[in-house]
Amino acid sequence: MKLIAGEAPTRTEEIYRTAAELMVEKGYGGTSISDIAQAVGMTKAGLYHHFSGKQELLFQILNSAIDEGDRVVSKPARSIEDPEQRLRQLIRLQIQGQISLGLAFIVLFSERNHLEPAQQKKISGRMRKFHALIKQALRELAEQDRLRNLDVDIATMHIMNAMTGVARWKHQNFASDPEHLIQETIAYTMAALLKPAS
Amino acid sequence: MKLIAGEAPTRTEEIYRTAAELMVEKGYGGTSISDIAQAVGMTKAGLYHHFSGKQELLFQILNSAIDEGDRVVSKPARSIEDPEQRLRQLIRLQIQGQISLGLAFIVLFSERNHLEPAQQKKISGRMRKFHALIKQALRELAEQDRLRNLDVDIATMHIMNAMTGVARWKHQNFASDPEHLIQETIAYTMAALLKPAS
DNA sequence: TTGACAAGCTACCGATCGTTCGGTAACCTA
DNA sequence: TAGGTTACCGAACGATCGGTAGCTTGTCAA
Repeated sequence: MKLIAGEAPTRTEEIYRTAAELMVEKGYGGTSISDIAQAVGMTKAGLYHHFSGKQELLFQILNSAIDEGDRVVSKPARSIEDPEQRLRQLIRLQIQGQISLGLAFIVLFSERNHLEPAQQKKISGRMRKFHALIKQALRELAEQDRLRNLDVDIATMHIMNAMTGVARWKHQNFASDPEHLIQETIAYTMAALLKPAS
Repeated sequence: MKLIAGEAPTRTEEIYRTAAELMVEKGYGGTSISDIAQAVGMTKAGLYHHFSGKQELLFQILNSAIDEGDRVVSKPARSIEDPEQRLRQLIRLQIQGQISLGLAFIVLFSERNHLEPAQQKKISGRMRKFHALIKQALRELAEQDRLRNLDVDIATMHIMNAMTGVARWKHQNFASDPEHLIQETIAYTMAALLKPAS
């Protein structure tokens, strides 16, 4: 249990990455420790030097995914003043993160129910901050009378859903040009949210 | 293996329903036959009177979900002439079906990779028809110059994604008034798709 | 040169997995 | 009332599950 997450312990993070990919593909319950061991080229026993149990592994994966999300999505976006531009960048960075980095584990939030209640609360709490970032941008747009007449909570859900959905497509049928996918998703979302230009 | 699916063998369908709910909640791999048996109040052995294996159970669930989708969503919507109204009704019926009926298993399409390739193809083929229904409506809207300048395939994905997303929310934090949720989702989607009224 | 330690390994544990077996009570039909 | 079918049960199967104990390395500081 490391307290200082300053530099990157490469092997451990590689295990997280690989485990996350497997779990996105086959689910938490459908991914065995043996599967993970085989995928990283180790034995089961060897893996247990990097984490203390399967449940804790999921917890670590979720946490480091949120860490990375904070670093490459939330933090850069937060400094943008205009709420519309902030939202556009938020979507762009989130999708890019899921494609280029292994940030795709965001999909795994659907698996957070396999954690113990205390761990679930921590994860949900951290996620709510990301949620709040979107909701805040929507509120600012509403104040500036640039937002359509819509339910902010439901709209927030739809935005979150669109981003995680794009990650899910990647793992099945969709193989389009990433930049095109990003631009279309941003345009689609903005059209849904903003009042039409006068 | 029944060939005539005319009337409803109640108990078998109850097992499908229950199994689907468990799998939505815990994933295919995370749901054991024992779990299902306990949930329906039977022994594991007794269950095997109703299906021949876990994989085939998933296949049957997916198929009967699509059957029901055809019946209560696709077929009623298909008869609506105006593409916009058709799309609105499509979204409404789909969400209603997921809430009131156990049609929520749509979420399980993310688990179709646990099937054998031949079964996967059948399911994907049937799903493509639902997909095509949306895409067709978008194309008609484009012909009538009522659609924004957008990528029809990606937009179709986003619509599908919004509908299945609503089903996913139901199973975690969201407990809003269904009619409100439906109206907001339709409004959000239409704003994203249609050119603003002149 | 030594020794501490991280990072692996082989070998194994009890529990649970999906699945099959033989049997049985209740019902339908002739 | 005999024969067959439907719907289930208890018990067990081999395989795999998550996890552990103890041994062997490679690396590097003292």
